[in-house]
Formats: sequence, structure tokens, C-alpha cells
Amino acid sequence: MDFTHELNSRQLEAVMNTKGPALVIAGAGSGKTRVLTYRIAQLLSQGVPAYRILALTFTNKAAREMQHRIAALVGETQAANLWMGTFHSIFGKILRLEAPLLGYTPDFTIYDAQDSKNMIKQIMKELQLDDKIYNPNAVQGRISMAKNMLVTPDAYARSADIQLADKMAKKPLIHEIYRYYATRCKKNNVMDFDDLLLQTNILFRDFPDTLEKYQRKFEYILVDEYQDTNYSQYLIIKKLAALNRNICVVGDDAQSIYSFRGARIENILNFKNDYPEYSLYKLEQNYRSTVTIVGTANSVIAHNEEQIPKELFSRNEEGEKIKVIRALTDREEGVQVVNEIYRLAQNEHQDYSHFAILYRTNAQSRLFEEALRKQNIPYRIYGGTSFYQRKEVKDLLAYLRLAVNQDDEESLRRVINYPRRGIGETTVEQLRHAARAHDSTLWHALSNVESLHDCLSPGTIRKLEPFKTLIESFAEMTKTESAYHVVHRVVTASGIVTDLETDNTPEGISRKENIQEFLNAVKAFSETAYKENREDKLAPFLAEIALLTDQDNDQSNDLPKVTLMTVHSAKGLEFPTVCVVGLEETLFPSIRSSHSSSELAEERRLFYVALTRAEKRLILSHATTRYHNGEIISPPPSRFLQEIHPRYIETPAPRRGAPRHQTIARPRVTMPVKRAEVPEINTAELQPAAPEAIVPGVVVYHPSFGTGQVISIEGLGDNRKAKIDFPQHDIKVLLLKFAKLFTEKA
DNA sequence: CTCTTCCAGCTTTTT
DNA sequence: GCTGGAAGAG
Repeated sequence: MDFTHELNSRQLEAVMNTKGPALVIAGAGSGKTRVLTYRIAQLLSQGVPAYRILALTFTNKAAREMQHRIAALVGETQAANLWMGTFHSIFGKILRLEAPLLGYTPDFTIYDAQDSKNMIKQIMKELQLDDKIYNPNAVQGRISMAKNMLVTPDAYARSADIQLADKMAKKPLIHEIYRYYATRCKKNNVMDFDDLLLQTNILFRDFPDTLEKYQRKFEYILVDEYQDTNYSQYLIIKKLAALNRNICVVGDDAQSIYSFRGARIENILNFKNDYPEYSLYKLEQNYRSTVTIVGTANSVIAHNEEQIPKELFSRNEEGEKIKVIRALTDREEGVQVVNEIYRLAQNEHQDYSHFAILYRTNAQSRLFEEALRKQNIPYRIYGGTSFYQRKEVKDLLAYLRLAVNQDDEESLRRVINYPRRGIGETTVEQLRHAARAHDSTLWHALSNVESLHDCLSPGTIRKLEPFKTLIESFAEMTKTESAYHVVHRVVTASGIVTDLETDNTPEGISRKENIQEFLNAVKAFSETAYKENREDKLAPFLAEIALLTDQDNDQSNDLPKVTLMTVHSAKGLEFPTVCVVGLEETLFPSIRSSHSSSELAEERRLFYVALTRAEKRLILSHATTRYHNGEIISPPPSRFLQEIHPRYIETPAPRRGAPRHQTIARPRVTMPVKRAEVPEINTAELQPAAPEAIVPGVVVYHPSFGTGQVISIEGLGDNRKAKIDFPQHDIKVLLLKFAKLFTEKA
């Protein structure tokens, strides 16, 4: 096979040197996927059997794309035999094969984040912990952190550091919740997303023979997006690669944007320590973007310290300068950005699919949707609630999961009274109580409901019996019938259809359509399974969709549409024109990143990711005022805008007559706060500041922070806060109720 | 047990 | 501004 014409010399080296550990630092748009696919093709052409190659990605989409590209190089059959997929799907598969070793059955249920949060809430209720103090999100975050760091409930309870942190957070009993949660998951034959990695680690730790089996099997290991691996993933890879040491990791430290989910940028930075004999390949030529865009991105990321040294460059055209749109309000920002898209589409006959609007938070999408709808521009939104998160789909899924695994308590709770059959909370709690007394599951209590005549009324038992029989009949079906038959039967026999039938509101109709859509998905699964000679039973179907996201059933059908998504979900994608919007302090960078420089650095990498999505043209926008959680805020423009080297930014054309397409005269921005330029104040002439005098722009004096300038005001009543820039200190947010502020006497 | 109304909460989220 | 969950009435 001859790759020399397809690859540059750096890429070629990375492809051809297949032995030993390799670190590929792949800058944005530098042909990372190309290197991975050709490297795999090279291995296959050397005679390495496909089933001995393990290739790990973070998204199903990335895995599928790679599979297609490899199939094009070496043919379908070989490509299909590769062990290629996401961490979660590959190790989920291995765990199903080895489940009995760990005390699970191969049909274990996978819980998504929502399911596990519900379970945590339930456990907290049983432990009588107040969910005002024990915020379920925070608790879940702690447990997830622990799992990703391979901290067992015992270790969690014993760790002095962790206990101190939890005590400080006024949540000293998280270890109890964690313990119950872990026990119940196991009892229910359930794994959450973190378990797919944690249990793999446990498997490899406790069963050396099994580890060795997979070490021998996977002669070559490749990992995509290595900068986004967490500790748990890192350790799995390290263990698997220990025997052959043929490990190739590809990544870009500048694009590490998932530390909030436990990703550890140091994994890529420390690769050289784990594999001292490694070879390093730096891919620095960007094939995606114009010189201007690459220069812009470089000038921004240069503000981060601690990077793997590299210089991304482009030999593409110079390209157009960056357009910065400044709008008075958030709504106006939407209108102006959409106008610009409209103008480009008209003047340059650009297809609408060539445009993407990228924002920091999903909540920002609404204004752009409205503006696009008004202009009759087709668009597609990514993110928000995905198909499998919809209530009606989750209801149906709960029945299906129960049919496969009756011990799945969350699913049982979800449908025991849906559709309404008069089984309320009290009854379920009685069952839970009975289950606890026998140290068994909720289903176990329900299936022995006759023995509970002491605590349940005959009437209640009469309501529970038919439900129990219903689930048993579904369970019976799954053994022999195809997934499609079971789902079809569940939809009708459970009463879901009758329940939805009565609702003829637009939402109700959409719910029915979603159920239909689900049926289509099952049918599609059955057909592929049949074609590929796999079982088309319900269990493998559920296993497959548990790890699917809405980006996966992306039917980019019909007409070309503008793409709207968060910057996070845009990673790995590219568009001719990219609009990065909402570039204001507190929003991008997020306010939550303001207290630590490492979080700010991550925000900057996120901005870098956004910029490097663009091929030809970049449009950046910010608004002077915007609604945020129902309040008006007026944050200054993002510092990231100032970090772009000015030579890349388009300077507004001098006004010659009225501009043709301007919809609204642009008022001057009142407050482009630049640090350290706060006017002096005469400290001799001060008076206590009246609350109404504290407005953006006003210069104030604070006894300990000195002179500062008000950036913005948030909150109402006693909660009113001022964000003030004190050049001698920092930007502070002060509660006006307490802050002793002074203004100059008029 | 069920329905309504009210109130707090609220980044990002490949799996 | 929107959503999900809790509380209270029927």
C-alpha cells in the first residue's frame, strides 16, 4: 500500500512506525483522523489480524466515521472485525462477556445520568437526608468523581481528605449514599456510565488471567482524543498496553475541554513518563482553515501557559478578516448574526449548511432560533433533550428494561403507576420496605405480593397482581421473540398507546410520533441484526441504545440547514462559516471559571476549539445587555476578544452614506471596561453610596479594595450584587446589602 | 391517590 | 424565561 501521496511527511512517519509507544500531537485540523485510519490500514496490510487491533474513540460518531474510512481502504470485512468503538461501548461489551466474574448477569442494565440521579434521590430519601443540603447534582458529581478516580465506597469513607472536604461542604454523609448506591446498583444488576470503566478496572485488577487474555488479544491499541481521557480510562489503557506496548495515542492538549467531567489533561502531558521509549509526532500543518483563522486561534491560545510547544500553521489562502458584531441586546445580537448569515448566503450563494452558530450555553439558542425563523432560514439545533431522554420514550424504555431485567428498580418505579393504575407512593414504599427486610429487590417484593397481606390491603394487592403478571408476560416474550415483536406488544399491552391516544394537543401528537419513531428504530435494528447474522433480541437492542446519543441518529436529510450547537458539541466538526456568539465576560468565559486560572485556561481552550471549527470565515458577536435567568445583566465584552491580535480583525468601513442592510442604528457601547484604567477619585470628598447610585460605569470607593468601577448589577432586593473592577485587587462581586461603598460628593 | 399551582433552580456533558 | 418538583387541596 502506498500512502505517500495522501500524507505529508510527518503524517507518514506517524503512520508507518507502528511498533512501540507513539504520541501524536495533532493540532486542530491537522489530519488526525486521517493518520489514525491510515495507521490502522497500515497495520492490516502488515498482516495484523483486525480482531487484534483495539481503537478507542469518545463518540460513536467518530468510531463510525473511522470505520467507514477504513472500510474504503481495506474493505468492509476487515473493518468490521476491528475492535473499534467508544470506551464505554467496547468495555461494556467486554463486561457483558465477563459479567459473571463480577457478580452481574450479561443482561445488566445501563443507567444514564438521569436514572442514576433518581436512584441517588431515592436513597437519600431512605436515609432521611435533606435534598436541600444534599443537592442531588452535587452528590452525583462526588460519586462520579470517586468512581473515575477508582475510589471505592470503603476508600471514600476512609479517606481523610475526602471526609474533610465533605464535612466542609456540610455533607458528611455522602460516603453513606455512595455505599448504598453502589450496593443497590449491583443488587439491581445495573451499571451507570462510570461503572463501565470502573468495573473494567476491577475486572482487570481482580482477575489477572482475564487481563492477560485481553492483553494478548489486543496487540495494537490506538486512542483518539487522548487529552480527554479520565483516570479510569487512562488506567485501563495502561494495563492493556503493558504487555505489547504498542500503544498509539492521538490528541491535542489545546483542545482539552472536558476536565469538568474528570478528563485529565496531564494524561497526555505525562505520556513520556509512562512510555520513556516513546516516539513523538507533531502534526502542525492545518488543512482546514485560512491563515487568518489559524493566526487568530494561535494568538488566543498563546495566553495559556503550560502547553506542549507547537506552532500550528496554514498554507491555505490568507482569507477574510474576522468580523466582530457588537449588539445592544441579546435579541439584537440574534438578528444581526442571522442578517449576516442571510447576506452571505444571498451574495455568495452559500448553502445554509455551510453556517454554524456556536454558543457557550444551550439557553442561548432560543434567540437565534427566533431570528432564523423570522428570516425563514432553515436550521437544526443539536443538544437539549435528546430522543432517548423524552418522557414517553423513557416510559417505554422502562417497560423494556423491566422485561429484560426485573430487578431494575428505577424502571419499575417509573412504570408501576404509568399509565395510571392506582398504585401510589405509599404502596411502593411498602414494597420497598418489604424488599429491604429481605435484603432483596423491589421486584422480588412485588412478585411475592401475596405474602404481603399484612401490610397491604386486599384492594392494593388486587391492583398489583395484574401489573406483576403483565411484566412477567413481557419477560417471557423476550426469551423467544424478536425485539420488534416485544416492543410492539409492550406498546399496546402496557396501555401506553391508549394513554397517548386521548391527548390530541400538538405535544401529544409529537409523543405518539416519538413512539412510532422508536418502533422504526427497533425495526431497523432487527433488519441489520438479521443481515449481520446477529441476534435480534431485546437485550442486545437495549445494550446498543443505552450508549447512543441524539447526535447518533442524526438524519441530516432534506434541505440544507444552519447548525446551532454548543461549542462543546462542535468539537471535531468543521464549517465554512462559524459564528461564535455571546462573547461576554460571565458568559464566555463562564462566571464559574472566574475563581481559578486553570478553569479560565479551559474556557480559553474552549474558545480555541470554537475558532478552529471555521474553514473560511469567522464571525464573533457580543451584546451589551442580555437577559440571564430572567434578569438583565450588562457584562463587558469577553477578554478573549481582546486576546485576538488586532491585525486579524476587520475594522469597520468608514461611513459613506447610509449602510444598506443595517436594521437598527448601533448605539455606542457604554462600558468597554479595560482594567487598570479606572478614573481617580477624590477620597476626601466621599459620601456613602445610595443604592440607586450604583449602576454600571459608576466609580466607587471601597475601604479595603480602594477605587473601582462598577461593571454590572445583578439580583434583586437583598440579593442585589454589584460586580466591580478594583484595579488594585481584582474584579469582585459584592452584595450591596453589606458592601460599604462610597461615591464622590456631587 | 390525583390534580393544580407555586416556587426554586439554572455551564458545558463525547458515554 | 423555562422546567421540574414539591406542597396543598379535593
